[in-house]
Amino acid sequence: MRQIIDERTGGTVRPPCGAEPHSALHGPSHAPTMRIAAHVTVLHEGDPARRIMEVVDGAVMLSKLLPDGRRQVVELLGPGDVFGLAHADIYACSAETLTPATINTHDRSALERDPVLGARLLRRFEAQLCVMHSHALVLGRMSALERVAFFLLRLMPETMVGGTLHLSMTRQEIADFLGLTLETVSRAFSELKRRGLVVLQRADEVRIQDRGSMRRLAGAL
Amino acid sequence: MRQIIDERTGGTVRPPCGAEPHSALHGPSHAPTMRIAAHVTVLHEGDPARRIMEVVDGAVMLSKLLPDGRRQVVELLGPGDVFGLAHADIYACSAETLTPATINTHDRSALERDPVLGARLLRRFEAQLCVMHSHALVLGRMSALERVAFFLLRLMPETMVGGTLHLSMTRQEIADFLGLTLETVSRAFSELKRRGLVVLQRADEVRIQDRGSMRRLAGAL
DNA sequence: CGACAGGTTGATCCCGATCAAGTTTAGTGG
DNA sequence: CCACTAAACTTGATCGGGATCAACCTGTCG
Repeated sequence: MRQIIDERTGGTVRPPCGAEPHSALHGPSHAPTMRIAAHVTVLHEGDPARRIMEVVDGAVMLSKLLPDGRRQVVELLGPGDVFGLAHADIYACSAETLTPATINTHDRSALERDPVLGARLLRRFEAQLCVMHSHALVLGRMSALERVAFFLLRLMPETMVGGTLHLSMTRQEIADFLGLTLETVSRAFSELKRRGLVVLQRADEVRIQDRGSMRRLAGAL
Repeated sequence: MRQIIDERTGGTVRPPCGAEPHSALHGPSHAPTMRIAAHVTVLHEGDPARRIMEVVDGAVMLSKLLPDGRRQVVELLGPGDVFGLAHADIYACSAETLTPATINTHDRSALERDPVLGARLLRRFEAQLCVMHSHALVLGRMSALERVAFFLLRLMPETMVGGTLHLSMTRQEIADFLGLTLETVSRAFSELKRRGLVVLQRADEVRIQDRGSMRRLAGAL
């Protein structure tokens, strides 16, 4: 756990990096694609920002810490999403894989040189900024039950209607994403179950039963 | 009030637009710069997204509404910041001037054509995304007093140390930005005053007295 | 089996929302 | 200039949703 298991460039296996804040991903600037295990911290908030990254496959969680240890998960990323953003050449967030993931990395200097990359990132940044705006509404104005309903709808695309959603996050991670405590998240799940809006096959497997009621709760996502 | 007072291209005065949701800014695609009065709604959440805008001068507030009327101010913009972002060709937020403002507009199609504009927007989007990440931490994990301290530090650049900050927002607008109620914001201001961290010359004129304590409260901005 | 990480549920507490007066400020017209 | 008004702000009293504290449960893996 907490270990980079493979790197495509040359196929070499890099040493564990989860526990060493400054050792992550200082590879050569032409190592674009990496395969990373679940629950690996890829970037650390505060480290010098050398690279910008794209999720090719899998899920990544960005989080920020307060000095006293309070944590906020600020963004959940899937394929296509970009991370490794910086203020003053310092990473603004930590990034941790939620599932095994494939990640594409670019040297920050490539941004100026490669207009195709720039155009792709521009579109993606716009989308992610819109998602952050929605998330501000969730964090600032929604009740606990509404937040959890919103969270589940967001993870469950329109397409997969009858399917079962596998949550690859613990209650604590969901709580840190939604600005709640793990107990409140657990109670919200139980309440949604009690009302018949969702079915919990297991703690981490959810099926949305009544999408209409969920949408109404989430304020029409 | 709530009226566009000037448009540089040709110097024509456009009709009031504040109250008509669909009448704003459908000018020719080569009308780049506009002068706008304070408290004018420039964009409406949900309108078709034709243009992308840059703040040249002044302050703009982006907000989102829930169906039941709860509001979240999702971003505060100053010179250089960009707005008019869209999901599915629909504006994701309403935009309202807080002060008289100068705004530069571009046709969305110009994004693909103009690489210089694209590069500028890319840099700006990255900065705004980082700010949104911080704001998620504020909304998700900070107490009322911490939020208000953070807000004041954010508005008061390092440079202006002894100066007086003019808030161009009401308590309600600040509350909607910080995910609080106007009463709680008012109490937080009073508490900061009581503790000697700020001086309130008037309700909308603040001087930060003890920046160190403010930083500690805000979790080291 | 035992250990432990993650999850659920209950009891209580507290911060911020809500409800309710008052107070200040800015604007308007006589 | 002052009286009147309305909007914004402050402050107090009370309430409630979610945090906190505390057991207990469940599943997984050695």
